[in-house]
Amino acid sequence: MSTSALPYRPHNHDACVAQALADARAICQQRNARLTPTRERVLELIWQSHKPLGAYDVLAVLTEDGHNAAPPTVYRALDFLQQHGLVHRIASLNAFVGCTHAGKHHNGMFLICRSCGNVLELTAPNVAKAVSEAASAEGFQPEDVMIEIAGLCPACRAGAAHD
Amino acid sequence: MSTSALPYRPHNHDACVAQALADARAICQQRNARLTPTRERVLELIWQSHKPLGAYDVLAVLTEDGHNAAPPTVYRALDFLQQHGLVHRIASLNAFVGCTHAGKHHNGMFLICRSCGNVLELTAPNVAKAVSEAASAEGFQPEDVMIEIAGLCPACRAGAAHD
DNA sequence: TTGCAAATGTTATAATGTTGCAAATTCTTC
DNA sequence: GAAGAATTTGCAACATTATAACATTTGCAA
Ligand SMILES: [Zn+2]
Ligand SMILES: [Zn+2]
Ligand SMILES: [Zn+2]
Ligand SMILES: [Zn+2]
Repeated sequence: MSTSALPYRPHNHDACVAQALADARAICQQRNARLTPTRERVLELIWQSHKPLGAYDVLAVLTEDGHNAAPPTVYRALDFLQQHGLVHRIASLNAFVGCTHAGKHHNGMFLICRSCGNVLELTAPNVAKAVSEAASAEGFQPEDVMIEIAGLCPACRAGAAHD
Repeated sequence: MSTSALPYRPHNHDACVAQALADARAICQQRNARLTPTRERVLELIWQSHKPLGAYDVLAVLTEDGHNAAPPTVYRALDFLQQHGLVHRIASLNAFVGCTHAGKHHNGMFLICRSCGNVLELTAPNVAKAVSEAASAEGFQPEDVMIEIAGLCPACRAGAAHD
């Protein structure tokens, strides 16, 4: 049994953000992709917590920043970040979350707490294997696997028990 | 190796629809839920093919029908159908598809062909088990599992090979 | 038949996401 | 360094998806 994973345990979140930004810079440099100020700022905002953030929430902060931003500004930045595997879109929430496996090619599996909103990204080889086998059995060739699981995180389960 | 599953093989689709409607009637009767004409018509439209249908597509047909319908008409019918497990919402497409396991309590796993648009709903026990184990390992209590896999169905793989 | 709950009609509005084009910036090549 | 190409951004309008709020009707039961 493992110690609980990042979003679920108290941690220095500023370090999360710093690490994510540093990784992003390294990845973009390596790929000759341009992590422009707007893109970097959007990534920073997405990482402000482990809760997914909506595009229009990002837009609101950019506007507060004094940035003259419109929806395309945000969606373009998010597209860029997604393409480079720096953020993921959570389809069931229409929102975006920082990728905790940036750089590696992967399809995440997301545990979404319906109580606190935190999202944990996992890569579960057994799940990937089972999915791949199930698809193959039907002759289906998977390209993009999206797994989003809503439920209760450990902290919120504990909290709920105290009610 | 199995014979290919329903949406992938030529079949009498009218029979699909008829069966789905018959099942729906039975399920609703058994639960004292009212499958009103609007709800039944929406279900029938959703079942018009194995491709997911958007809410506003449904709305357009209802309007053609002469039904004085507005968005809430459709969304309410879809909510009802979802609650009774008669349709599923495909989050990655903002669209709805008929459930092929109606009545049974389940979370489907969807194989979505990016070429033809057909969707196959599976229940893969191995996947469910792996997901459940991966979540448990993090102390997470899953409630709603959403698995949507985009790729190529057997027919479209074959077609693509001929290009 | 009267009263209640469920379902529907109706209008407006919120939330999310896209298109198209022009201006500015950055990169490349000479 | 300057010209030209490609990428990025600004900006306005628009498209799509979904919900809120409240009045009205319908089905059912006491
Ligand atoms: Zn990731
Ligand atoms: Zn939680
Ligand atoms: Zn069919
Ligand atoms: Zn189903």
